Amino acid sequence: EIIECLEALKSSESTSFQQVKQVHSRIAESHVLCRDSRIANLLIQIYGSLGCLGEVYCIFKTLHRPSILSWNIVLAAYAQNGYLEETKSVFDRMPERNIVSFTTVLSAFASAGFIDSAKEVFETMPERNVVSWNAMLTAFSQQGHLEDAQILFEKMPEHTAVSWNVLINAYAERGVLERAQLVFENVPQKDVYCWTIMITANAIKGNLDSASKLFRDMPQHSIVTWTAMVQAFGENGNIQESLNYFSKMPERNSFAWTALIIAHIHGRDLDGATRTFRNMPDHNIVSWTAMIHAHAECGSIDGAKAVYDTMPERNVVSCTAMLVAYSQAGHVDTARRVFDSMPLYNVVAWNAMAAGYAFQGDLWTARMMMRSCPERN
RNA sequence: AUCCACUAAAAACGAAGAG
Repeated sequence: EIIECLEALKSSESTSFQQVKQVHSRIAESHVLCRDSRIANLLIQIYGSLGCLGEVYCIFKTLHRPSILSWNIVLAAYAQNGYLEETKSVFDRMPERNIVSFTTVLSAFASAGFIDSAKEVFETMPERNVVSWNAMLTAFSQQGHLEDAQILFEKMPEHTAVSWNVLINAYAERGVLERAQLVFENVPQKDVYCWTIMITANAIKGNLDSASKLFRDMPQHSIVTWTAMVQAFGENGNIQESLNYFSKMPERNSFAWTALIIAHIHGRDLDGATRTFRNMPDHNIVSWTAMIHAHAECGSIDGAKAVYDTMPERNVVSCTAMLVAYSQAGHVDTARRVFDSMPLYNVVAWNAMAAGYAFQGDLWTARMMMRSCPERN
């Protein structure tokens, strides 16, 4: 019963920390945790996917002689949350490693942008399977190394649906639609991912007719496919069609609702965006931030501020949205106050603040901001 | 060998389009 409950939490994408914590404490009371490694593994994995690495560590350290499976789950928890140093140190401390451990580290290097290290792991790992090849393929594709990706793809001993999808997506993301299309036509067994990638590829280029045709031709739709259509028409300002797809969705999640909010923003429909926001069953930080943007885009700086003050939590993105709202309304000093109050910075935040000064003609301060930014892209 | 690793959808800056 406990395992079923945990499996459900794991597969749901709207699992909250509170829910997990609740189940966790129930389990802790019954003392099964230290005896059943499957339960511990599941808990670690769920906490990992929520980014709660403190809990991950706490549970892991209670295990006596953790299996390689448990080690791998912890490794993935750090890797998938972007903690490269911790990933490396867990990897070094592992009593034994298998192909999954190596592939996890490979992906960690790749997402941190260290393509050479990723390549080194790939070349030196004791054995490789199709997942490791796919991970390496993804690494090249994320860095935009399309030639390397293509060569690797041709060298692979076998292809899975993922291999084809990664390659298509690599071309699609770089705007090489013709190549993407060409590869797409050669895919032996197209899965939902594959079709959805092509829909998005066409939508980016504004080929909404092709996107619609793909949608009609594909055998199955997932919630992601539907959301891609909502987004495709929304991005191009067609609220009607966007709404049309949204209304026909068999189920909706926060991604779909937020995509619809954004559609209204592109159509300059603040009331529509607000209505959509009110109708959604739950709000998260992304939908709240979208509403800051909605008010800002429609010229309602007070509305943006009201949203900003009301939202239950904020992050770099939402603070930056508020900052930009002020700076576009001509209130650079207020924007600066938001900037100074931010708990965390990234390149976008620095860039946005610099741009705010630049647009006002204050190039001196803009340059100062750029110089102070610890990171460039 | 179905508890671990690889692929698709939503928020902020920039990338010609804050005249």
